[in-house]
Amino acid sequence: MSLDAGTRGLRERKRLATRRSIERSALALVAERGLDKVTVDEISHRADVSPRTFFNYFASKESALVGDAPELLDEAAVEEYISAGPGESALRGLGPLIARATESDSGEIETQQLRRTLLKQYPELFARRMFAMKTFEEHLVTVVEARLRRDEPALAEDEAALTTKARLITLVVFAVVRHAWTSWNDGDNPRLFGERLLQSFHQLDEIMATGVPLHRATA
Amino acid sequence: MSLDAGTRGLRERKRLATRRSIERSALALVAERGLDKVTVDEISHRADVSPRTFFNYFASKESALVGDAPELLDEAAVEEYISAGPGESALRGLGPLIARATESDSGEIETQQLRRTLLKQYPELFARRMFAMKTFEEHLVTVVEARLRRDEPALAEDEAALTTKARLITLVVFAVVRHAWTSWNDGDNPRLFGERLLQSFHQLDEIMATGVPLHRATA
DNA sequence: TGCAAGTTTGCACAGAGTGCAAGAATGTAA
DNA sequence: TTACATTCTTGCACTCTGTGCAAACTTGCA
Repeated sequence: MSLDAGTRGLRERKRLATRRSIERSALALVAERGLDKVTVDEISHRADVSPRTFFNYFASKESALVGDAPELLDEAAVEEYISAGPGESALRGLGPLIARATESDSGEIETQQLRRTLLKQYPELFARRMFAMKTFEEHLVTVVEARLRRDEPALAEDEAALTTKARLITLVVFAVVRHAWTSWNDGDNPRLFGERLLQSFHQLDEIMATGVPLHRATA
Repeated sequence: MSLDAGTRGLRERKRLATRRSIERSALALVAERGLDKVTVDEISHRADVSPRTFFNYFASKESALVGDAPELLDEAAVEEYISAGPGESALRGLGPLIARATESDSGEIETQQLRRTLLKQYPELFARRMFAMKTFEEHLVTVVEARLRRDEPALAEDEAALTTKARLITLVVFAVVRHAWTSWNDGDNPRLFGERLLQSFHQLDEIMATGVPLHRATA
């Protein structure tokens, strides 16, 4: 509960309020006028802080718009995933895990919605967001590694091979997340992102199931 | 043959030379001193052009570093892919197609190598590069759509579903390409990128083949 | 030779982003 | 309440990025 706006001292509450205020101002202005018709000065003015303060909170105009990287995963869910056993594929198991992680999205709803619209509208922002996911991505790789170490003891002896495999799984999962995200944003179907995500995972299964080349699982 | 430096007028040759010179200067300086210890002024000076001219060629310091988006795909190879028939999966078929496309990388070898080093060193640049792939990505989606239209007439009647599927395939393929690229760059195995790419495709098959859920191809 | 079209450059300017130090607000403990 | 430490805000000066414009220069072509 690190973002609980009721707890902690006045300082912390004010800081959060300022941050939110800047975010809101930035999003609103860009929605009104377009990304490059808005200056940091204007954003700061609307948020009632000095331009210098803006840069105390955000490194750039863009980072005020894209928001933070997603929260880390739920400890318990991660444990469950790691010890699920080799019966379920390491890739598919990530579907529910991530779906659950996205339920607990922080911040104000209106802000989130505006952000989504802008991410769709400005690919540059989307790219930035992807970049912000880097840390999350790396974290996920280590989680997958842990899982594989359990499922495939033989593989675990070759550190490099283990990491390579974990990286491939992670990258593919991110591709699926990205697919689900844009599909969901394009008004496709379900209300909850988690549901759409599972759909995309299922679609991937279908795609990979056609024309499977003959080969056996090698150790 | 649009970049053939022997043909065309003096104008065109000079323009290409200047562009290359700026690229080389930028890469060399950043390699020496680090990304943010280098200014456009310095790059321009080393390349013997005015700073203003720098911006006639590149929109930013970064774009001089990351290089152009990859060439479009070979027409013939695309045709072959599209009409390969439903026997081979639309996803796997993209492996050889892209592998072939990467063989014909433009520019000087030394420049390419330096670029790779820097892309590895600076994730921001890598993100930019990914963003530059956007056009290529979109092109690929339409190619996959064409293929699916042939393979699955039933699906072709639902434009939205067709696009959704094509996008998922494309995104996953890009994930595989990214995986192959970094693996290759980390000194892993083969000399040719194309070879490494096929390895990654194969690894994906293995991953997806474990714990396959029961389901049938639905129309 | 001379004109059209394309290229380079300098100049002026707006905006992004940072270091620094003064001053305001908050936390804390007597 | 007071006094003192910590943290936050702000203004200021400065460097760097990126763009519009017009003058000067180069190349293409008849």
